[in-house]
Amino acid sequence: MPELPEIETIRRGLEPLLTGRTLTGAVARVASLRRPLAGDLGRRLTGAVVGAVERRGKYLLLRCSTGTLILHLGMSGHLHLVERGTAPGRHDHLDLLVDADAVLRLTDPRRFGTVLWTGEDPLHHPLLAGLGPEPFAAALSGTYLEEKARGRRLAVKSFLMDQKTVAGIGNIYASESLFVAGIDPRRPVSALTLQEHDRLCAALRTVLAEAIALGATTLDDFSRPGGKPGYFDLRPRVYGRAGEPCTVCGAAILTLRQGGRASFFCPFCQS
DNA sequence: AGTGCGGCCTGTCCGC
DNA sequence: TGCGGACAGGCCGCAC
Repeated sequence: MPELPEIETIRRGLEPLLTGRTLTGAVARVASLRRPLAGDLGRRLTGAVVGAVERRGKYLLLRCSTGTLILHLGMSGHLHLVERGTAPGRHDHLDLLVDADAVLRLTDPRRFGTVLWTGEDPLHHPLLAGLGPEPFAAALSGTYLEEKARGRRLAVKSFLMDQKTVAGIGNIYASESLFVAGIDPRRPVSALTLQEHDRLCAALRTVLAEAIALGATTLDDFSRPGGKPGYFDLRPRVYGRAGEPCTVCGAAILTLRQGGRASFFCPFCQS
């Protein structure tokens, strides 16, 4: 569910709450989420002091003195820092104990999340090693996209959602970026010109930066029970707006399915 | 190798 | 009001 801007917002919210604190155990209420939870997770992370809260694509990384906790929130995951002793709800599957008084609680109704502990460099973990560049890194450019697209026939929308292309883009921001760039989501990606790849690169940064700025307004919700920090009230240009008027030309927004996912676009502003 | 699809889970919404 | 089915902002593993 959450894409890069939501994860970045969560990262910014957690950073001041967790940095310098010590993990003191874990309480798992299910055996697995998307993949099995390590049975000895609590033992392995006990005593780890949180040094930094980082993000790579849609993954959160709690860099600690003795290793790194890798978290992925899947489609429905939430994190809250609550007081020790707060009664868990139905979908509160994992508690990470923080010092003697707090709990970092993972709520995830669909259980598509992932939680791993590694003593190695997390960026070399198989799940993260193949990720494409961060959208705001200099490594991402129109030239990079053009090279990555060379010889490939898949639709540009699916190309954008592939985490090996760019890290962190999901279904919403793929549609939104293509609208801002004026590119039809059905185009075979190798057919885009360098100029179009440049526009796409700029559009990705525009929509992500907007969403991150919007997310900053939700940071106060972070430790409020029931609050949903990082899940903010987006005003999409096209996503979810099938049949509604295009904000630029007024034509009806169209929807179609690509790779099993809904795409939204304006048939006149995107070509 | 690149591509598309099914499956994982539960909640919600829509049409009948 | 109840029910079935489709769908949901993700990702992996598999078959072609």
